[in-house]
Amino acid sequence: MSFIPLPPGSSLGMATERSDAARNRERLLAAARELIDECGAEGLTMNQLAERAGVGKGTVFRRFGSRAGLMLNLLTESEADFQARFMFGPPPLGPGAPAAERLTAFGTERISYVLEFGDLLLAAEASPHHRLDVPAAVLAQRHLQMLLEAEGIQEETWLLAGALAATLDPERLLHAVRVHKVAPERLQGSWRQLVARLVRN
Amino acid sequence: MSFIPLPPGSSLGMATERSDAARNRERLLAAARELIDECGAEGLTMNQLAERAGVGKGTVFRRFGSRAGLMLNLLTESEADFQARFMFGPPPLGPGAPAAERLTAFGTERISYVLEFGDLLLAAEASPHHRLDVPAAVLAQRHLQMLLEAEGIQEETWLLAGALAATLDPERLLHAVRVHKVAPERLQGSWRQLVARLVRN
DNA sequence: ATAATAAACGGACCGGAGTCCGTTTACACA
DNA sequence: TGTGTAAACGGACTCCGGTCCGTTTATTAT
Repeated sequence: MSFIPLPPGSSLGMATERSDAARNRERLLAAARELIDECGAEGLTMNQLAERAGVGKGTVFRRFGSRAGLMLNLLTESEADFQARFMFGPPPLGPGAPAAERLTAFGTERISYVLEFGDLLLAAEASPHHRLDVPAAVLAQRHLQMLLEAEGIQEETWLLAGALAATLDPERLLHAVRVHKVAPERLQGSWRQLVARLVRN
Repeated sequence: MSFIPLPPGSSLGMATERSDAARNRERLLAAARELIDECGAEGLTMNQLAERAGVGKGTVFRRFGSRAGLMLNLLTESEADFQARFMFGPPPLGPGAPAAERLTAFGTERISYVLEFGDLLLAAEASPHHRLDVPAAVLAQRHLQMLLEAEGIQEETWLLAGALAATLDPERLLHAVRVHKVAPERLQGSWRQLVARLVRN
């Protein structure tokens, strides 16, 4: 008799998932991409998705928690990519350039990223318990904070970084581009200006 | 026979509303305030509201268009108040003070306002076709733009004003205060710093 | 092979926002 | 006071995200 009933997966704590679960996740992700191709991200419904993937609705929600969770999942790859670029990639976005230039690069690159994945990002933001606590957002804000500190700013760098992050909010950027027909280059220009004015000594 | 069937209200184009409609609007607004007292703004449902006001659900939606529209309506008074203060009120928020000081004052006052009406503002933001085009938001952004220009900034003042407005976004401010326990005074301090760094010559 | 079990499954169900359309009513005019 | 009409009304209905819980199944131990 084992007092601690060992988890059934690997011998150390079940990091694996059951094979049917894995299969269903693949199906769901594939179906989701199909549907988004066909109807756009905002047109995807969870019922549709379940049906298309040939699974029950409960399965969809167990896997992803919510609609926003699904969208987040679809974004993980590109988000990880972006993170890797600003943390380990070549300058001026990655380490090696002066902090001010990295700040500028961060914004312009982020703007491009947001415009590329717009609908998905929008759909992912409808998170029930807070889009601002999503790991990628926290990481980005800490990165901004670090760059501000590297530029010699000392007070309230966390909040200042939050202010900068707010400027890059997908909803706002997409609103400017789609409703007000602002060219992406102008957004990037105004970011450059904002950063330049903030960090000049 | 009149070729142009005159609208039934006043002789010039019916700006008035039918008496039953007016009565129902009052009932609805009163009922909404009651329910918000009892359950909070996020706890109010449109069914509840209709029932409490003794009207049909269709009436609620004809009157306010959506849940967000209702919340916006409940905010009109305080929003108008705030607008009046920054447009016509005493300095430093109103005209008479240097633009830089008015900018600072705008932010600190807005932060207080947002923290006071937090839940209502949050509920009003779930607008279907864009929280950023609500008249009050447009006006505020134009005000910020004007102040930036008065400080000698010339390029992309509209976008820069948008960036500043983003900083004052209710969701972000309330998240900082409620989740991260940031004191309102710190938020105001970081706004002051942001403005000071932006407009120093 | 068999049994035990925890996890995964599926789909009926729920609550809430927003729509639709047949009915009622306030108002203007006669 | 009566009548025509546009507006207002109400509530059943649709659609959707999310939950619940009884059933099935992969896995592991014997």
